[in-house]
Amino acid sequence: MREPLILDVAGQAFAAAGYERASMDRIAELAGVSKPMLYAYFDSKEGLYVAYIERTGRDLMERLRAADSGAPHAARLRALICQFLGFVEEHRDGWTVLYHELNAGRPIVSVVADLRAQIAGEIAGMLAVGTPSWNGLEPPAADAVGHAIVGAGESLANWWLQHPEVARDDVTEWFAALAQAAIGAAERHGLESSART
Amino acid sequence: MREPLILDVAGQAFAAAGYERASMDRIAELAGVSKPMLYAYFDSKEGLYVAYIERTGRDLMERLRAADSGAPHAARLRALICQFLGFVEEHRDGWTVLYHELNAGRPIVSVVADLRAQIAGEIAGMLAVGTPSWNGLEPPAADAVGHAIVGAGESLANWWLQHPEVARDDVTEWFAALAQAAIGAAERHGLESSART
Amino acid sequence: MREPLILDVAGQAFAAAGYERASMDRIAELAGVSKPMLYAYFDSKEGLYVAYIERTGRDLMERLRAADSGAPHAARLRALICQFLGFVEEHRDGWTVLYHELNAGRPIVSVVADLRAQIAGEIAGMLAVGTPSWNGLEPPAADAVGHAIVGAGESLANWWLQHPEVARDDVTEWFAALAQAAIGAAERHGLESSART
Amino acid sequence: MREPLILDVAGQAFAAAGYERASMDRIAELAGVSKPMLYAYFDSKEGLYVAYIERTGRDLMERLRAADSGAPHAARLRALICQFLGFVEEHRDGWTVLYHELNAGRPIVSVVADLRAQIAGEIAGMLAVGTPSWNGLEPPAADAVGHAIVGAGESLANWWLQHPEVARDDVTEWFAALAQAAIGAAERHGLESSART
DNA sequence: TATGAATGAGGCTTCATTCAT
DNA sequence: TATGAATGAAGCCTCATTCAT
Repeated sequence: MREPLILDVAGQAFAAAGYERASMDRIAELAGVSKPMLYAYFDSKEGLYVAYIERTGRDLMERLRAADSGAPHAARLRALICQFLGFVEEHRDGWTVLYHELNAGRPIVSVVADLRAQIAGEIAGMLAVGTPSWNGLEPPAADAVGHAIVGAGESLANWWLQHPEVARDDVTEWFAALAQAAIGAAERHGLESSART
Repeated sequence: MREPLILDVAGQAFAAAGYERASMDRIAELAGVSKPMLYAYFDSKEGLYVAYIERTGRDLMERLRAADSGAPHAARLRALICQFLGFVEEHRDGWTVLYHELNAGRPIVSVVADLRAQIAGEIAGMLAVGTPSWNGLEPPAADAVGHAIVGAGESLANWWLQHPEVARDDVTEWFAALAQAAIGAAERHGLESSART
Repeated sequence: MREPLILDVAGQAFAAAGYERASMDRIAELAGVSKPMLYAYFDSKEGLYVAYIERTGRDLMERLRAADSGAPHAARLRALICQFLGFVEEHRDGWTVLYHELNAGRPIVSVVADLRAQIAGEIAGMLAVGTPSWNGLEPPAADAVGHAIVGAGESLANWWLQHPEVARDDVTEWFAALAQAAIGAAERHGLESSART
Repeated sequence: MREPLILDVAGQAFAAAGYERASMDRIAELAGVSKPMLYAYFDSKEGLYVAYIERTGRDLMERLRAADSGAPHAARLRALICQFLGFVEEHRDGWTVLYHELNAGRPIVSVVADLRAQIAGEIAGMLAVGTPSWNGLEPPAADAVGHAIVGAGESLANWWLQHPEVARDDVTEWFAALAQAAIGAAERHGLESSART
């Protein structure tokens, strides 16, 4: 139907102006649809936003899951990062909106509120595969490191969006090295921390 | 006079609801002031917001500068992180608003628009003090790593805000270790990258 | 649609209270329309005002043009004056608003800013038809006399509005005689002035 | 005291922006007085306006009265017009405000509401002195002609304000000739009108 | 189904006016 | 007396949302 088209246009609007400043009038106009149609399909502005966030989140997850099959340690990490960056590159609007929703502090889409934590956990878990002593870290520390790494990745992605001349592979490399080093440091610290306690 | 009070209240509103949803009516009410006072002091909603951002930014910078005096390598890094976390802890609203302004992509306060990049640069520079071969990194990589580290710090700070039971010193430790490790990794990668080229 | 109705009501408001004191709230209420409709149709208060002035000006011009066809000298002058007075009588509000816009010195409708001068010129030109030696007048004098006559006509019209018992034909007569006499006097003076120079 | 100064400044503001748009804040600032002083002296914005109009009207009347002493027919008419134009020239602000107040239709200063009619009557009467058969005109006609002449004078004065290169004596001449001719025409018409009736 | 037309509610801003000193 | 500081009331405008066709 026209749903995907509307969602695309809505994404442009949300990415360009933010949720509050994006206007239903403009979205309807850009989508070539009448406003009542928007409401027929999505119930409300929030409904439209939620639908967009959910579709975008689904796209991201699918992509990550697809890269998660193979197993060879560090290569898998690189694949994940590469897929993430690929998503960011191909869905600039989607990434922009998703990023702001995840970091706004005032989640509009309650369902996706803890998506970030989940991703942090997953990523942390993924990384842990290749680092045997990960479990030595106490839970809060692991959680914290996961969030830090996710934050670093988001920030790096945003930086990359403004430096298109840099190759995706380079960014992938950098981030992989960074993440691995962070893990290592966290482990060492975690052990020390345990030792101290 | 009442300016600081008004700014405090405005900070609460901006932090809780975001710039767009915060209403001058409500801010005036919460501050126990009439709306015209808001305009007498700050000219406009944007003026109020800018004033708040500026005051908050000043507070943060002062704090960081105060910690920047001592010299012994790693200790200085820890001091900076500790001050940053202290600021976040004591100015939750301020940090929230500042963080969103810096990361929203649609800066309202144009003056602060590149503040984040500046901080990224400074922090990268600071970290470089204790890591002699930093200069081996090519500019874009250094820039990217700076942003990644800042993003990690922001993310970690936000995580910490929701885990008050964790001691500030612990978070400081973790982040310091993480940052140092990231620097190290970046250097190694930078050298490889140079070698490859 | 409802545009003409809204314009009528707006005209009443502008005529009764002046541009500044007329409120969009009240106009909407009197027109039986919601405020957003006003803005949908006319964009802004100024837009509404401009639309009203333009419609009114168009009405006046059409009426004058319609009377401008016939040729027999003095009769044509009378016809014009008569049409002008007819317009004033039938569009009291319109005339009131137009008059103030033309004479307020701070024109809101920039397009109509020099309309009065234009009318002054036209009327002077029209009157000149029956008075062969008009060209003896030097430009500034002609201009001045044109303005004076227009002012006399406006003033007379306003006086008439408050004396409805006087027949339109009488006022037409008076003003025609007055105008013709003024022209004659201007010519004589113009000649003298030339002579003197 | 400071009253005259305040009135001067208020006059500038009223002339430049009109009654509604002139702000007490600005008037106080320009006058170098605090706002409460304005209210102490004049009670309200309207009070200030009324005071200014009254002072200005008084100035005009005094000037006209001073020129009204001598008697030699047409010369006296010229003297009056000359004084009027002198007033307009020397009190541009005052004249501007007075003119708008007299012609706004919504008199703010009720006392001065009929001042114009009074002037119209006076002028008509003055002109009648040198024109014996004036009384042949029926009252409404005389009234009308008076208003028309006053309107012509006002309009001419405003025109002159924008053409400072024209000498006051010339404008005086023109207007005197015009007025006299108008009187003559009115008489002839009045007689005919009577004859017809 | 699809939409042109309409609106309730609320936002930002400004002004004449007055306390309290 | 003179004023800095304060405000009630109102204005313009816009938006998400819904009738009525």
